[in-house]
Amino acid sequence: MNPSAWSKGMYSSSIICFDGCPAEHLSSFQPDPVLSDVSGASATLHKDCDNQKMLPESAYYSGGESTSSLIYSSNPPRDNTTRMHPPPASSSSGHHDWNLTSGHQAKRARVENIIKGMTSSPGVHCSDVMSSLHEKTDCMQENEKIQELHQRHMERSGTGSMSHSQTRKHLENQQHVRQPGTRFKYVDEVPERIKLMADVLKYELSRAVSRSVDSIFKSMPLLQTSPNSEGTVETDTSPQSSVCNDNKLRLSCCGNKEVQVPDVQTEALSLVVQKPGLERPDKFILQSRSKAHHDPKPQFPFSLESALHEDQQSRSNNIVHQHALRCLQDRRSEAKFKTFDTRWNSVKVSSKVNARSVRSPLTNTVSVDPGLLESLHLPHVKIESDSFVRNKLYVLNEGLTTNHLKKAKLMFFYTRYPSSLVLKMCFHDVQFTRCITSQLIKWFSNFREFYYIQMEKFARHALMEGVADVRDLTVGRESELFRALNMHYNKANDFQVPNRFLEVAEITLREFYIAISMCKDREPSWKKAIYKVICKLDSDVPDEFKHPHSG
DNA sequence: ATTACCCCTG
DNA sequence: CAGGGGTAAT
Repeated sequence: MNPSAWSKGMYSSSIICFDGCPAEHLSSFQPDPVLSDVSGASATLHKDCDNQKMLPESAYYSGGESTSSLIYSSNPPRDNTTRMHPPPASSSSGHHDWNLTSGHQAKRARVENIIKGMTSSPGVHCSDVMSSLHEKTDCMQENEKIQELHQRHMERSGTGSMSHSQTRKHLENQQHVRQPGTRFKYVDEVPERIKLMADVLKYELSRAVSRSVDSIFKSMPLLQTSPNSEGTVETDTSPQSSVCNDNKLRLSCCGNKEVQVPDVQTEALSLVVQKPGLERPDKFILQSRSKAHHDPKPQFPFSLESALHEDQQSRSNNIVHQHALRCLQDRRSEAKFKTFDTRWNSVKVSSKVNARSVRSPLTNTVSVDPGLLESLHLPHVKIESDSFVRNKLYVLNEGLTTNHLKKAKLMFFYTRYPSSLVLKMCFHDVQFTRCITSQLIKWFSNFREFYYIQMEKFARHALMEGVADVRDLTVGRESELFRALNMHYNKANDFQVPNRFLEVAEITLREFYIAISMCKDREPSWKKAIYKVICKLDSDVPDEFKHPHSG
């Protein structure tokens, strides 16, 4: 194989290493500012969720196996609202006062429900709202009892020391005290039914959407996250559905597709020109969201729909919608970190691939096996193999392949101390970074090392064999020294070693012979003098090494 | 301080 | 062949 033929072989690899649209693919490593913002928003929303009074809406729809304390704490109100009667003794102990009359319970439940619907003070946890609610109603009952006792006492004592007017005023005050409670009761009687219906509707809608989300999650088993990773799990299996909410959910997903897609992919895909995986981001993201799903309410309107509708139902829809969006966003932020990780991993993996190929001198093909590399990326994405290899090599800054190593070794027959200019000319198909340059320099350093070791070894061997005259030392193509060198730099023996190299080798051997015979080897860095001589014997590298096309 | 090289080790 | 420490030149 002459240099020309070999150069043609290199040309193919040069295409692979150089043609890879660097900036474009490097840009894929940049964190997406949009995603960053969204994830940040999702974090905010997430936090806000816990503070939303509507939180129980989603919590209620959780499966019975849910172990969230939050769900349990908020269950009684929902039970009262929907059933309007005490639960079976088996399902509810006497924690709440079920011994009260059912009418009282119903009123209380209504009050709770209304307050739950009205209260929107952020920062108040759901359980806090409920507990305060209980306190409130209990307090009202207590006031009534106190008033009764007080009245009885007054009757028994004959109004005591109070004057008649005082007594009347006192009774009026008592009436004022009692009024809030009575007004409270009566106010919720008339609009109560509407609100109740709204609640029921809200319940049904939310449950339907919740179920839709669950079904999507279940349809993507491979993407399921650890079920134990979240405290609150949405596992409602009710058969109801809502087209309206479903549509909104779908719209939300689609609206986020373009942004989310690249981040849910693994490392290999992140290096590809095309942004892959368009067909599955929504599922993926939604599924993962079951994890962060504790709450449904956002700080700001997400969609046009939510901004336009102010009624309870639309608010409820909006909650679900936003919940879904938050699912998407949280997942997106998760995926971003994951991709960041996998991208890093991809570099390491590919580095190994490349390193291995570089270390196998017997390999005559392109060092980075496209098949091997392709096996690293997801099967769903169809990409062009060559471009993938190109991009991979470029992005990794590891453009030096086995062929480059082979070429460098052949170059050693001409130059033992190549300048950086020569290296750049001969490896013009490589993106010259500091790392690449260092690697090439190191290669030639290693070549020289082996070269000088062989020279020293054969020089000493000649001395031991009693070679008296340095002129008797020759390096021919049949010599042991040449065979050793040729085996190292031209193992395939498909390259015609120039005669000049034989001459330089002979000179080097003699230099070592002389130095050793003069016991120079006892001095420190005695080889440097030899290096100084040999470095001047470099020849020009043939054009075939510099311009593969012309060959 | 940086760079390049040598030398040794794995 | 790569990595790391040491050294000398710039």
